[in-house]
Amino acid sequence: MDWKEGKEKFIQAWGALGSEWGVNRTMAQVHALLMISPLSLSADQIMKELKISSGNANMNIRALMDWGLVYKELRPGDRKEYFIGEKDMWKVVRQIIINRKKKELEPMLKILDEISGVKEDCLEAEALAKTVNDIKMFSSKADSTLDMLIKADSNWFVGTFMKMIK
Amino acid sequence: MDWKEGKEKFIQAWGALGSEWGVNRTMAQVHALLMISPLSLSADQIMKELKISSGNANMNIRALMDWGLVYKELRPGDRKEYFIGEKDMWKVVRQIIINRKKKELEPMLKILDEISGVKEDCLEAEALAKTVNDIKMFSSKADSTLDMLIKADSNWFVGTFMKMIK
DNA sequence: TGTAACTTTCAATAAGTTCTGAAACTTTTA
DNA sequence: TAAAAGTTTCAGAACTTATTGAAAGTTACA
Repeated sequence: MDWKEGKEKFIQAWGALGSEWGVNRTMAQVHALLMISPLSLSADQIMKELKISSGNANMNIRALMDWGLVYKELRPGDRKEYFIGEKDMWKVVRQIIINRKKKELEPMLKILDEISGVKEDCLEAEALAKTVNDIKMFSSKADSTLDMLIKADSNWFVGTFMKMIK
Repeated sequence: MDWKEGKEKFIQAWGALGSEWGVNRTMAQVHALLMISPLSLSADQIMKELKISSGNANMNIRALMDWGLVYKELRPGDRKEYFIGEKDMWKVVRQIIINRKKKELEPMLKILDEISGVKEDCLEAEALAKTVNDIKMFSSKADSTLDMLIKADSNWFVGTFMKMIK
């Protein structure tokens, strides 16, 4: 397989994966492109490469910077802004966990807390309370596990899971 | 908070969570409803409760059965089919992991394997190969970790992570 | 300060997805 | 076996989300 074909397949696959996980397809493709670019790229180059409009490119680049997966790079003597993708896989995964956790797990726990104040005055209310409680237990466990993962470094992750598997 | 309000909030929240994770909102709501129902419900009851059409109800109930999160229950002397949701939180999470892993992680690994055969004949091809390799390493690690989680039981999960956190 | 290069915004539109409901199909019962 | 009860399918409608592109905004420099 030549480089061009591999690159296209990769961008395509990463985009598809993103859209199955609720991430905008284009955002994932821009991320894929920047991950495999040895040099930083301008918004213009990204637009052309992925055949998207300036508005779309701009919005998704900004979102990726918000997520901490892409950085701005300024080249002296050049007015254009260049963008460089985070290359360290462990950092990429960590940033994604941090962002999704904040956006989804934490609001979920908040709602569950509200619901757990329900009056248990019938069979159905009891079943609701039990389910809510089970989810709360599970997700606060998941929450603290993820916090730990976020703080840990890559070697720790690999090492610990290797031990667990043995 | 009374039972009715809690129930609605719960169904609503679970539906929103689902749609952020690429799961059809209605499917998540049907699942939520069945999780908190002490008794099994007929398709008809589900339709009325969630105010959805028979077609929609049917499609999503079937999808949930495919995922192993909902079972059919036949009541003697009744021609209707009743549906009961999996109540064990650990089993629910495990089924979700199994399904998503099969649908997404495994195809991803397959594509990455194809791409890793790329000729490394320039700087860009090398960067592509490196990224692909890093992702492969990370995801096969994740893959085996999830396999292990799937086989493990709930107590093992809680116990091991508690040890890790200490 | 004017102007050219570049970036950002946003309303309109396109694309993608989910839902409806009527018709077709299947199963049960008399 | 006919009819009643229940279930499934699917084409088009409704809804949701993403994208475009032109206009407005910003910045750097002469």
